[in-house]
Amino acid sequence: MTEASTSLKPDAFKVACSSCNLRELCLPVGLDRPELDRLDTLVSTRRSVSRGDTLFRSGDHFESLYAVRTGFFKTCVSSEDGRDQVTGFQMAGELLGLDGISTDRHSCDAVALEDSQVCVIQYSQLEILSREFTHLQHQFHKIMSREIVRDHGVMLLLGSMRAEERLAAFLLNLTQRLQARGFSSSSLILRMTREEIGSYLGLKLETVSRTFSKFQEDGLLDVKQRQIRILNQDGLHQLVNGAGATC
Amino acid sequence: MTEASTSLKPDAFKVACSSCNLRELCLPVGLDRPELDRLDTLVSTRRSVSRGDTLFRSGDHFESLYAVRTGFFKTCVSSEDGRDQVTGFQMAGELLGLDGISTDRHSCDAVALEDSQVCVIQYSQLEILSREFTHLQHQFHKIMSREIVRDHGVMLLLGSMRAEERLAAFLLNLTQRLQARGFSSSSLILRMTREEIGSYLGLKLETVSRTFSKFQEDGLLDVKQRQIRILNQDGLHQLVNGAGATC
DNA sequence: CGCGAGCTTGATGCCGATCAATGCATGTGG
DNA sequence: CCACATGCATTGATCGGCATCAAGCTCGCG
Repeated sequence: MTEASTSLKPDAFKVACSSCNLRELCLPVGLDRPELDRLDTLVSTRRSVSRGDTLFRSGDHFESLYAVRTGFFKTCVSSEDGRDQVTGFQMAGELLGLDGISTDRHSCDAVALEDSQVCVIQYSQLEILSREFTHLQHQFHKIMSREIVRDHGVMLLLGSMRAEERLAAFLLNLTQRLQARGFSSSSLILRMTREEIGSYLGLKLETVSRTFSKFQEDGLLDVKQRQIRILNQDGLHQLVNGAGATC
Repeated sequence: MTEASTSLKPDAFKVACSSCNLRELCLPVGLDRPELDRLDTLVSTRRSVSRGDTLFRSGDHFESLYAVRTGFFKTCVSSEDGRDQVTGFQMAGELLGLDGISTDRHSCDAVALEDSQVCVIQYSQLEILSREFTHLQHQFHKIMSREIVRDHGVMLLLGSMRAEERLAAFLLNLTQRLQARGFSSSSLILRMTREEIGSYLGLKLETVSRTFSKFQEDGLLDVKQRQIRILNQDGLHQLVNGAGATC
């Protein structure tokens, strides 16, 4: 009932890392031909997740990692008393589920923000294969380490930035990742609500909305609901970094 | 000059994971005898770091991980405009340096808060050995995953808790980790300043100080500078979790 | 067309930042 | 041994940014 519309059965058709156009962003970075062929045996199924459905939930048994193939996700943790916090947004080529390794259970929820597809990576198989291929082992470690570094950046944001700085940093991070995937660096459509942005940034949705409006007044952005056009990228950068540096 | 009192040369004497009393908390968890013996060849040197000195700094070339053997560390990241943020406090048995794997350079500073010793773990060797021993490989992955989960917890704290809740959560986390190392769960000496606590919790030092005073008034703590005695642990727990749960 | 989810905008209040002064412990040199 | 400096902690007064409460507004959809 709770996962009524989630496709729990893997999709029938096969996919191959070796022919995937995300392979330069995803787990296979740096692998050579024979390694790629072996990886194909590991990443053999996809799973579709409809908008609003969960890929996994906190407490679920951990078995697989998931590479986003198409679509967009959020991950969120929640405390016992019901508070919850969006910990990240994931787009194509990014990995979901690393939190589960530590206790064999997931510690956060992963929710699709639009109809999405993920590649299912059996963790036990990944362990085996990464003992065989040093490149794969190293790449996997790098991905985990990168997640740690990213988290530290978010802590910096949450611990020491003001509302405008947080939103500017968020937008710049999003556009940078979109650009790496071949999208425009100046125009984007937000897949998440103001409330989800607020949760990620440690702000209330009203503050997010007001800050968008302020950016528009200041000529930094053009905001039409979830359609954002960046008019002055340098201006955003200065908000994040140059807050007091120009003195 | 900047690291005048740091011992850059590894200490001469050898150490062995197999005979270390931290082995149930550290990297060797779950390894059997022969595996432990091999690990001893990998973790062969210690390094001493005096109070106030850095073990590594942001930008340093990454080569090794460090397991805290004795002492206490903080890690902090800083942004271009000079803002900085304490991202964690590490005590005996905990690993430092995981951030460096992602780019081959460290992305944070690790500073000793008291005279400390660390075991030096050559990362390249760890990769080799963890291809051979599945337990070691798995344990290492668990440690990285645990760091990610911990970071998500800090994000929840920074994003959605109020000052009293943050400090209560911080104290409970500290005592829990100290207890796992055989120390009292009700009495502790803080190794860090109010300012460092504040940075970690996203608060100013005055707020940290005031909140300590408030806890004392409320009979939750006995505070004498850095000496803390917890008088009502349940009370602290209720602050963190039960904020609104009793309605 | 009307409903509802999500977004915007305004008015008000509070929590924690900021500014400032004092207190307390440790250490150093006269 | 005391005078003084220094680093850290405490406490008070005031201020400001963001939360909160409360209306409307927009847009997609049955």
